[in-house]
Amino acid sequence: MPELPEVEVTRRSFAEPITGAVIRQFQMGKPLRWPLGCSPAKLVGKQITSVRRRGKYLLIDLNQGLLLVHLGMSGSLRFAPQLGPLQTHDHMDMVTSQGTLRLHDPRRFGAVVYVPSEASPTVQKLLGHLGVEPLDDGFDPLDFYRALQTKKTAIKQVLLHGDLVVGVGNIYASEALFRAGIRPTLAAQKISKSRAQRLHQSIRDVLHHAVERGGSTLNDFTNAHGEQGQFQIEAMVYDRQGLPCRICKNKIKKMVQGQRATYYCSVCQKN
DNA sequence: AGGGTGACCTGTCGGC
DNA sequence: TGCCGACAGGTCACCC
Repeated sequence: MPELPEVEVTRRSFAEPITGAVIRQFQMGKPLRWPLGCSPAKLVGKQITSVRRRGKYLLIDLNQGLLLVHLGMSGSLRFAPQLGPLQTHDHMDMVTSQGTLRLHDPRRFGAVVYVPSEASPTVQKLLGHLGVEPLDDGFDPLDFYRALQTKKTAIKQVLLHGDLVVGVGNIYASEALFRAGIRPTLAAQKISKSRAQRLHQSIRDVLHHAVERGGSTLNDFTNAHGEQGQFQIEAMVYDRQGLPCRICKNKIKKMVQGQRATYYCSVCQKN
């Protein structure tokens, strides 16, 4: 469910209303990817000072320490003044003075981790290797080209890997490569400077556009108010195998790279 | 060191 | 209808 746009849409939907709130109760359900890292009781009384994002992680800053939240493959957050009884797959419930934040995550690939400070080794382990933020000014086309020159791997895999640029998941990797006219299997180091610059722009465009449209609803994405996004309506290639390309009418193809599905148009996307 | 694979967990869908 | 395998938006640990 969540790539960068979905995580950012989620962040925007609850960052303001939760800022300044004091945690009144905190409880975890079944184990997630990693343990919380402290007793839930320790979080009671702490105040939320801001909500940031790094890649696909949400960083909930507290007056002491911070919570790292990852939505994994199937996670979603809700924030509301009042939420009903816990449902199956609700695995974090944080009652605050300004509303309740709840994580719903059927597959439990997500995580909620408390760290005492951003200098903690856990932060280094989880965030230390992450590449540049694609929507920030620090994402520079020439730097991007130079970095691609060092990678022999297929460009699709490089985008997914996250050490070069963060936040591009399986949907938006296919979409960005379609927009750039680049075949997903092409070795990253074979991409020319001008094509790398076009890909750089495509990544920014596709992610920016998806954030503006409220994220993908491929299955069931909702923001923290339970509202759906509408990106999937406009997907050019993702999950469209056998359907006509929206540009050239050739059939969209599907293949597998690194055990993940890749979609592309063999006419519009070239090696 | 970089690159490839398996593992984590649950739900859904298509085929027989 | 029921069972079984394949697959789903992520990413870390481990192998070579």
